Amino acid sequence: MLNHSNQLDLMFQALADPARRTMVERLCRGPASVSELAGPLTMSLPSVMQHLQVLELSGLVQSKKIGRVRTCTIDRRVLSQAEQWISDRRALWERRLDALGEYLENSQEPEGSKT
Amino acid sequence: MLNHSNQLDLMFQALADPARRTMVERLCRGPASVSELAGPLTMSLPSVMQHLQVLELSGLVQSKKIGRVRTCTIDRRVLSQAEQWISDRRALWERRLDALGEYLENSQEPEGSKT
DNA sequence: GTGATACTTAGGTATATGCTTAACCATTCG
DNA sequence: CGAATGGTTAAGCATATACCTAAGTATCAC
Repeated sequence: MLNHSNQLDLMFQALADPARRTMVERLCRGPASVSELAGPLTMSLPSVMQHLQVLELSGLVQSKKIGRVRTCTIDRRVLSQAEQWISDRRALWERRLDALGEYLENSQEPEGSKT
Repeated sequence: MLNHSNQLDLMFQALADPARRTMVERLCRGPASVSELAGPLTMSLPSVMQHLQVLELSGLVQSKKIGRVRTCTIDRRVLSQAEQWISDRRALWERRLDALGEYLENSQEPEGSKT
């Protein structure tokens, strides 16, 4: 991947890491500071910061610094986009697969749907 | 990421690349050969093969070689897992956000939910 | 069997990612 | 003010990813 063209790229990339998913799961239960996010993770604070940046770049997470403390929250709208993309595709190929009747299992002719 | 622990990692990782999403979108419209998948992509065939391997490792795509032609299909069950993960989290924080009433906008106390 | 087709493997390079430690900055407490 | 707390920046390293070209293998069509 040379550059991340769109938000879908950034979001799926963000969700592809277990540490970041742990952070997301934590944030689903309410806002948290950077230290709180770092708590369950076995890595240094700077690493957590980097993951946080990835999450923020993807739009999944927002944060705001008040005094010494940076409080992070999640933005459900962005995740909905990912859900929507998946949902769209799934609907599409479920219809298709239904029509084909488990193509790989039974057949060798790619034109099966046309008959 | 040192190793991809679980399937969720592999799947989100697989979906994080635009070329691979293009391949997935194509496969949603029915089975395709490697060459057909490569068609719309501006890259060499070996690169397409690598992307295909990533997709297969994630479980999203299956393929079967018949004669000279490898025919690829998609497995909706795996994508459903991703959808489920997102759906679960979204539901969770939507309830939460609703209760908090846009935390960041109005408040500075992380214990807001306890009052 | 010769050549074309469809993929596959090998090898190599460039960039991205994930992590670390050390040092730094800003806010709060005494 | 000076120390503690919470976060941030900088620099560097190891591995992973994404891409390529060149050369190979296995059908299939003569």
